Amino acid sequence: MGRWERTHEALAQAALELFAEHGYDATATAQIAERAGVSEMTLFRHFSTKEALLLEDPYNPLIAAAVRSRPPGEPVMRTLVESIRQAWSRIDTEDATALRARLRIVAEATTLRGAVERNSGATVAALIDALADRGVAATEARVAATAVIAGLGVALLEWARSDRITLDTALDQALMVLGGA
Amino acid sequence: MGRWERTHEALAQAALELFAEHGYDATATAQIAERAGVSEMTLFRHFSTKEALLLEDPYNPLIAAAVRSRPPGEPVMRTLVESIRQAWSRIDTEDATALRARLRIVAEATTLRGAVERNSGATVAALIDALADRGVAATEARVAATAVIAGLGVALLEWARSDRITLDTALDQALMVLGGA
DNA sequence: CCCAGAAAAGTTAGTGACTAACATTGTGGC
DNA sequence: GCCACAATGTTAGTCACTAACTTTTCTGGG
Repeated sequence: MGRWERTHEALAQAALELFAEHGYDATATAQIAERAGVSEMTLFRHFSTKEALLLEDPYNPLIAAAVRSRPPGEPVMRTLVESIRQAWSRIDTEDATALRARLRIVAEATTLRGAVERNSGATVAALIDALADRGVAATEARVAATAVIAGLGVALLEWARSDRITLDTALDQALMVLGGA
Repeated sequence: MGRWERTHEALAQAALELFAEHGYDATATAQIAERAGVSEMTLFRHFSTKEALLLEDPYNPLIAAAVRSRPPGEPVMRTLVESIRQAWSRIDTEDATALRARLRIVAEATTLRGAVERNSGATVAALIDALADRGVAATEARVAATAVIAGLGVALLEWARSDRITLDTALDQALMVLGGA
């Protein structure tokens, strides 16, 4: 692990801790840099925005693969819903708790409303690509992908907040609704 | 029209002009205040954020009314899609051009990705209320409403950018996709 | 007409995210 | 060890937005 990766990790770690302790808004980027033992400027060289410190997961390209395996001629929304169901079917408990910790922070920060959607642009783009291979027009693909990802984001946030539902059932319910049931 | 409304309007007007001239990001709030003949502080007393200068339309409560008129037991996504179709069926050309002008600015500003969604929270809330009257659970309602509004937003942006499609057809296509066709 | 009192706007000083330009220090390949 | 370059530091700034406080402008009752 080179120097770059080490400070990168240190920054992400420090950010998570501080956000959990004092909340997102109440944590200054200067603090994060300090705890990571680094200057503020360096922080912004590693993460282009404060948001990125929280939301820098590479989201599953698994979904895109699943899209390509769906039967042809299927309605777009259904394709997406089923693909997500497939891709997320096996998320270990470990990842789930980590995800929950992050989403809790998002759920509590007013400033971050919409940050998830903005950040999921990469996921949407991947989905559009996969749909294009199936002959779906770009605009329709973008509409459907954005809608599904937005809906999914809401479901995940509610799951993270509630503490009463498993990730699986939360996803199932959301995908059912999005699929038109 | 009292003093408050006059400066309010002057600010919104100045913002639109400057955004159209130089783009959203390249326009400082200080400039807007100056053109409106007012201090920067006053600007923020009228509009809580820079975004609000662009996105301060009261979105149709018509949609919520339409939701309540749909047949019971209908799938949620279908209810929403049909309600929107109903509510937006008669938008005059005048409103359409104004809308287009605003959306063009949004489409060109990277910073504003997600701003529309964040701002449409009120619309989503209204839809959730209307759906609650029909016995739809809160989480499901939120998932569906967020998804539909997000998808709709994408369609509107593409329409504003393209210049080749009418608002009606853009909406039709999007709603069809969202409805599961 | 005048003069409280409130509504609207101004002033000043600051915070916090982010950027630009340039100087400095570590690190890995030869 | 040396050298190129990657990684970090420093400084000084811009811009959105806030807080505390003062001043101007309107408005209605005597």
